[in-house]
Amino acid sequence: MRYGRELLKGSTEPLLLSLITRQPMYGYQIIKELERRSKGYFTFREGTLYPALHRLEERGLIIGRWERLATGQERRYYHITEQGQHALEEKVTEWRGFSRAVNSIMQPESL
Amino acid sequence: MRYGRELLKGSTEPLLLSLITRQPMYGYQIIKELERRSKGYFTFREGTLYPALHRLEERGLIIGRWERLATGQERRYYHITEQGQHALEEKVTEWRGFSRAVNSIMQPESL
DNA sequence: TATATTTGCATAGTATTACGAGGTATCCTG
DNA sequence: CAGGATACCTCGTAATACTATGCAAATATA
Repeated sequence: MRYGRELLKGSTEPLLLSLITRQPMYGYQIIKELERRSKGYFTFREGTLYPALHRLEERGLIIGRWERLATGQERRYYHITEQGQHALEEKVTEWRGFSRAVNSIMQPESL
Repeated sequence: MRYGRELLKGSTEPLLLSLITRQPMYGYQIIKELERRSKGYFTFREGTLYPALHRLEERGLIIGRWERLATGQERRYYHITEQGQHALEEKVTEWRGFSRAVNSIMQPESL
């Protein structure tokens, strides 16, 4: 089942930081990685990804560096910053708390 | 830790339907119930709740009925519709899938 | 070789929605 | 009587996912 677009809001950034913290990645690669790791669930659009990356960079959580391949092609690799590390930890904690709270409403063990 | 406002987007409706499906409820009661069941995590604002209820009603997922108390005061009790039942099931399934997908990225057992 | 697909980045415009702020009114308690 | 809780509503703002569109190069396919 496809998910509603609103559901992703607020989760995009922790997702991106989660990937970039493991290794520097470029935009297109991130889209593919999200798809692969979620077993096809996430199929990020460019219009979602690139503005999100720009926001993260603007806030100093990641840094993008153009790198030229042997073929001459250029890619913009994003690296996580120390600030980004902290933000990631916060956001993951935040997501866990939120997720737990939603579940407490949606599948209450005890009313 | 407080959660970002964007995180709630897309989750509001399944939350509301989850409550209303158990018993008809009115707005103020819903706010209190969300707070109680989530152990203080959710503190919905009126500006979030009432428009959301109106949207759900407009889409035929719930029906609001004014009921007058013995004191003369009026409350608008929302009842779930059959359509709302189906929507709830879909949205809960959707949330589970989404939640699983997010976790698959945020805490990957295997890369 | 010509065409299509994939790779790779970017932005402008639109729709959705949570929230702050403000308004109205009643009830209960000290 | 004053203040808080109860109970509903709406307007404006901000945030952001997505569609559409554009550009360009590389690769695969017919």
